[in-house]
Amino acid sequence: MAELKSMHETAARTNVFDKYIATNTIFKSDREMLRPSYIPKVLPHREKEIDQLAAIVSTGLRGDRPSNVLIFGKTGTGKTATVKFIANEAAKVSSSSSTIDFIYVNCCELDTNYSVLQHMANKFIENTEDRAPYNGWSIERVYSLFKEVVDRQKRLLVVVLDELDRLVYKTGDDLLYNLSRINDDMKNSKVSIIGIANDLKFTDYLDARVKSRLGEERIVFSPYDARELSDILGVRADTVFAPGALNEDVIPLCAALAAQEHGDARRALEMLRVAAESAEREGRKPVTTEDVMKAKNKIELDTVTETVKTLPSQSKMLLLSMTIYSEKRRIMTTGDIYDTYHNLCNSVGILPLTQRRIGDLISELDMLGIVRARVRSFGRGGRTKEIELSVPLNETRELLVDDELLSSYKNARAKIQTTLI
DNA sequence: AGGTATTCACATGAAACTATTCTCTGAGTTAGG
DNA sequence: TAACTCAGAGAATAGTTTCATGTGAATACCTGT
Repeated sequence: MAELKSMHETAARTNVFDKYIATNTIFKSDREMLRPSYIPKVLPHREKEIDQLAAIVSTGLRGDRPSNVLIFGKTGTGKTATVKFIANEAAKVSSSSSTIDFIYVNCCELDTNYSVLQHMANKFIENTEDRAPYNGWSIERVYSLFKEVVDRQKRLLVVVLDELDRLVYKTGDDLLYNLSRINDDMKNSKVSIIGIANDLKFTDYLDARVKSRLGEERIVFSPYDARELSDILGVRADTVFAPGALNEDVIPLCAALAAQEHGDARRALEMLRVAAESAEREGRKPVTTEDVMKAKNKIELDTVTETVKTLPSQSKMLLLSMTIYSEKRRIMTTGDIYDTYHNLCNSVGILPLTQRRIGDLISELDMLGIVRARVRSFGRGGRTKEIELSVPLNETRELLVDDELLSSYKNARAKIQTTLI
């Protein structure tokens, strides 16, 4: 009884949040700066690229149409940040007589010609009723609307198409073709395009005319090396972290790890943030290299879990078949997997897809990094994909079985096991 | 032995189909004046 | 007569099937020595 009483007394003095609030001495300001969406005021080691881009865009401030630009570089090399930075700067200096409007479109999120045009057109339309709908219209109609609203008044418009290579791979170059010759049809305004892409080769998929019009200027962002990454992290760490919050070798380690993965600054920042957050949660003060290593593993695991969870159910079904088959043999072929998959579908009561489709789904899983697949020829044994899971078997299966559709798999499992042998 | 033709088991490509979501249009219906 | 309702036609897209063609190399088969 006395014990209980003392517990209540403690509870009165302390709040459940206290230990999280009181020990928050790692972060001194908003950790937002460590998130990938944050556009910093200074971009270390991108001075040259900023200069190049500024030189091109500045023609717009003098009233001429800036050249179209293609920007290449791996993820996390500061392409998007640089372009957004330039856009902000341009907004600051532009006078009423010569404004440059920037429209930013991420072609990962808006990955059809229709949705890109619709998004851009609606940027200029205040009245909700006049806006282009999400579907139902012809592309031609949305394109005309876009042209019309842009041309209503004299303006210079820079269209930034981020992850452009994705759009081109998916839908071809129709949109780029139209956009690149849109200036011929406009009386008042001028439009130029900044295309951002990961893949240097994507221009091979473009029509020769589009290619020459679009690639008037090219800028390539090389990956950051470990030293440069250290600088970038350092600048942000100074504002975000309290003095002495980090062990001195934490930043170099984050930088080195990220440098191994094609110099991805986003990755480095994420590692730093996650490491610091876990130390904070446990109420420890300096963030150590162990925290960073733990953070690295956590991030890797989280991304895998997230991708597996968000897979469409047929892909989950396929992946589940893989985990079942790979108990027997680690390296599988398309045919092996298809048989298992087919059996699994039958026992669970789902209509199986054709082998043609499964081949594509396997390639998709390969792209997502869930499996490793390579085409190999076995002579008379035929030519097929050799597939190997690159995610932990049991954990993945646990994730998959949670799916509603596959829950009946638990019951069906015994049946499959017998059919396999 | 050396060359080449076959063959296997899919890969890869293209076209067509289905289902879904949404708009637009025009005919039919209803309510109010 | 204006306002509303509703079915049917169009559009775009995602996901899939169907059909057709391509392919790397082990192996079978042939040729000439």
